Amino acid sequence: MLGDELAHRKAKVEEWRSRGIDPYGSKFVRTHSAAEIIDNFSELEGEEVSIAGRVMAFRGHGKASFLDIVDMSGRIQLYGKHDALGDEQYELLRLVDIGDIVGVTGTAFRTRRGEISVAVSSFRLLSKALRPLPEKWHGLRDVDIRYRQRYLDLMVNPEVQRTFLLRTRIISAIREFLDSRGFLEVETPCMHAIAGGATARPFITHHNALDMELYLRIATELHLKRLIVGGLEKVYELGRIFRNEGISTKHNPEFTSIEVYEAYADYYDMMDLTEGLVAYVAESVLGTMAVEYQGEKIDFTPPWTRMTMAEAVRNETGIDFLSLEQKEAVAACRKLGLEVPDHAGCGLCMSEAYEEFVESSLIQPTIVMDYPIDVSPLAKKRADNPDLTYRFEVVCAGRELANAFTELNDPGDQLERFLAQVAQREKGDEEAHMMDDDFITALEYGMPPTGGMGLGVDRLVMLLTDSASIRDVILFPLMRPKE
RNA sequence: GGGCCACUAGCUCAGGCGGUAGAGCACCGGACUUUUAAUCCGGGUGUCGCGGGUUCGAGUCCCGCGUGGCUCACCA
Repeated sequence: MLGDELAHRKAKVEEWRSRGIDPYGSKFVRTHSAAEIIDNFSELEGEEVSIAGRVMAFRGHGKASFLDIVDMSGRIQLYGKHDALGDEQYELLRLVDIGDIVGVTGTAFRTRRGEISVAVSSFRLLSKALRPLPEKWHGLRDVDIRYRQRYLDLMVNPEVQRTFLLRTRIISAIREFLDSRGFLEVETPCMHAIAGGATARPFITHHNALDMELYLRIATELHLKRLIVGGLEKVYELGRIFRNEGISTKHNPEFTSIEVYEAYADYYDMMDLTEGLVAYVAESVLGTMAVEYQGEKIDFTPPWTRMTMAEAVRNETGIDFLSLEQKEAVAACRKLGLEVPDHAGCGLCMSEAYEEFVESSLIQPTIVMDYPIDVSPLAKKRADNPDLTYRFEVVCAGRELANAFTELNDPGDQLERFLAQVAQREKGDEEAHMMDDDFITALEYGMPPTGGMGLGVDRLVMLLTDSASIRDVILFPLMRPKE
């Protein structure tokens, strides 16, 4: 049982100490990584190298032993023999357990079987592992343990390391793309007195000294637009967002978004920007814009299909909601089996039909344009149809990837929209926007015409790493505590 | 929140119709100086998620609970 194993390994800790060796060693100077030795073997053969890593396998052969150790770059074999190490050091080598972390100095060589290895001339125990590692070829499968003890997942499942390495590269590529185009990365508060910028329920916290409730941000939008008012014409923020909502394979309570704002631009510019950003990231991280996601081929090569929501809904349901009277639209919705209130406008009816019948069927990246005003309280209304806005979403693999619009910069219109949201809120809609007088004040100073875009970074990482669940791309996803 | 499924050794898993709990790896003891899923000899290490119930007898059947997965709903 585990207790026996723990006790056995703790006894080994004492064994090391009794020999005057601290089993939790100090700094070890490495000359190479495992991959460097393997990649540069022709120059390193016969040379002395120092490497460190975790012991992943131990094959003892009496007076000689083979150990596989792993560092961040990869795996390499160690060869220790009694002749070279002497009685005492060889005895210590045989005391090493799988899972221990060792530092080794030795000579790079190739074994009879052709494997590049290090012949150990001296070694140090750098950290003693008290618990056994998961099984060596099936790895760790239990997703509960994988998420709760991610370090184990990273230790034994190489594809998990690859996913998180790609995540890091994706985030770097996003910054490269935007920085190179003159966008300024900024940091705005995570704690808000008013939670705005999205329709979502916030987490609530409390500031003791000010004795006030604060909300964790549900979006970065309203602060970034204040910066546009202030003259920072091209800004972006890459950061954590918190929404107090359900957990699913596509939702984690805290997730990462990128929001970009550009003064004097509109939603057409945001379409180009979004296509360019995603294509750049895919190309620079994966070397291709065509990926496979959960068995589907997805091609991010621009330009993406662009269609209005009205067209998309008409194609799927045969109904042209925009040509209907309000009562007809409600009736049409109900005929489709959707529940909508009596007073629902044509736009709301259309977006209900869109979400139910269209969104999940859009696999290739698709720009769905001209969202109804009812569901777009921060987007500028269309000049040719005040029921619609200059807003689009990018849908891919049947889910939202990005959301963008020509920003509403008319303070009077914005005030009316907030008032409508507040009315919704008073009817019990906890996700409707709160009134944000300070944001209205900012708009009253004049915000230039602006295009803005927000993109779910975790979802982009999912698409580019072929991950089925958002929990597979977040190092430490939220889990209910055990017990 | 609803439905379905899973939970057995450190890990990965098997356990027909209720009858003393199994394998591989890991681990423990022994042999072995170029192995690599090392090999050979010997050893099974367990609160079958938790709590009740039915039964002569429960890993197995029933009820409740917990955690997780999938899914629907909700949600950008």
